[in-house]
Amino acid sequence: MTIVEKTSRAGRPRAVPDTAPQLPPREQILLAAAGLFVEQGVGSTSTRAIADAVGIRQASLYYHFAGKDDILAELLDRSVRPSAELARRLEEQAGSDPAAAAAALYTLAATDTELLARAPHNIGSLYLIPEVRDERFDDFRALRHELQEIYGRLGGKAGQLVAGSDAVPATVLGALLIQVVEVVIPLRRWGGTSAEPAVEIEPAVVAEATLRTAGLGPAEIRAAAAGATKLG
Amino acid sequence: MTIVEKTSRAGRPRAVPDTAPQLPPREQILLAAAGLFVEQGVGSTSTRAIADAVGIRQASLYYHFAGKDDILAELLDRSVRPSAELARRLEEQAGSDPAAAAAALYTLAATDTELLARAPHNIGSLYLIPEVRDERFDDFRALRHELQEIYGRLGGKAGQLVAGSDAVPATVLGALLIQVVEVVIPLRRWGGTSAEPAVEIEPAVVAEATLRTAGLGPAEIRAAAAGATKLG
DNA sequence: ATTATCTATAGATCTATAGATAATGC
DNA sequence: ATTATCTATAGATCTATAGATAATGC
Repeated sequence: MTIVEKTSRAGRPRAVPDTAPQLPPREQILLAAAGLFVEQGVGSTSTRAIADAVGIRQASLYYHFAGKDDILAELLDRSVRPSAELARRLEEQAGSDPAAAAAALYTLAATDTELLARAPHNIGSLYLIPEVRDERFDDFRALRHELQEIYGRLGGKAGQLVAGSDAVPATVLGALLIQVVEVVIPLRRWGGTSAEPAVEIEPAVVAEATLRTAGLGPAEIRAAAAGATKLG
Repeated sequence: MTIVEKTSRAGRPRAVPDTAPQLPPREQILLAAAGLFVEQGVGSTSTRAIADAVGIRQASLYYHFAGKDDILAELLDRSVRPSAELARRLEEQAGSDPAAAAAALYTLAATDTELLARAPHNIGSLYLIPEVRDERFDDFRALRHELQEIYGRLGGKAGQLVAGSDAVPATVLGALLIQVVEVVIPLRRWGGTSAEPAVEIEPAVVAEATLRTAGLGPAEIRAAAAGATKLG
């Protein structure tokens, strides 16, 4: 007995046949919208453009989402939540030991780099668009703020490994470290352009840069990298 | 004899009296558009919204600009050109001496931080919006790419001051260093929110972080900071 | 019966042009 | 005469709702 792929669904069939019937319509919409939002911007992407990309009529979008903002809110949430949850776990595990904090920061930076590098359509770049200032995205911003604070606290603790490197205020340190990790976003965005070959992004390279920015020297960074592998 | 402020201009008077007659209309438009683009996004900002913010009729915009893109192109160019020109001068002055490159990188990072921090309406955040992918902004992107390459080359040369710190490929290094400097953009964007007081941005703090990211140690950074003051 | 689409469309924009008008400049 | 606005508007969207339709599920 063979398992038959279930492709047809309840509901009136699409006017244009579904080219990706294995994905639920909601996922198809999220994916298509992500691509358009990242390429052209949210404000310049019409609901019609999203629907066209999915292969449904414009009005059918409203069966799944209340509108563009609703789609954006879900995309933002999905992209930051895994990082925020990992960060919480790592901080808890690290406790107050500076060496453990350095290892945790290394792991967090490397994992986030990979998540950002692999996410469909460079979704991380949506963090940066003006539209997310709107209060409709308060939840997303709160989660991202928490992630940034954890970067800052881990960086601060790790910095205790080296003498007198507390020149950077805690609030700024978090912003600085997350900024280093997010270098993958512009690298992915511009990597594919023209003659320039796509840049290979090494999570270890980014993690090391993050610890350097936090003030650690080569010896501390080697130790953190070694400690990080044990957390995996 | 007293000098009388010249406020009235040729042309039909505005329906709503000009509140900033000392600025040419073109400048008024650029300023108003910058604020709206940064707050709401380019695609979500209509020509009517810009005109309303300026205090003119929507159609009057077209006397000064061909459309929204034309306004955006000028804003982008203005924000990156001073940095790019400074970077060229500094690189030329530094030549091939690693210590001079470190001082030049310090100066460039500190000055860019200040430019980004002072620019009206956090205009630097426009670098990051999806809209600039469009080929209409090729000129801007070329200039910014040049700036990034200079960051990379200066960072690479400065890195020769420390043993075996060439782990970061040249292409990635430029992106990484410019990314550190641009931490001012999110800090300005979110600084003013809610309870959080606006974060004070110290150019020296950002410049030091940039050199750390490039692999320099505390001693080299102190020397670079000392050398940098002489370039001013 | 429920689900996921469809068609049709009202009403609200939004962009960009045509042509008029009211200042200043010479 | 030149300049910088204005009014008016055509034509092209764009969003979101109402109601019909054609599947599957029970």
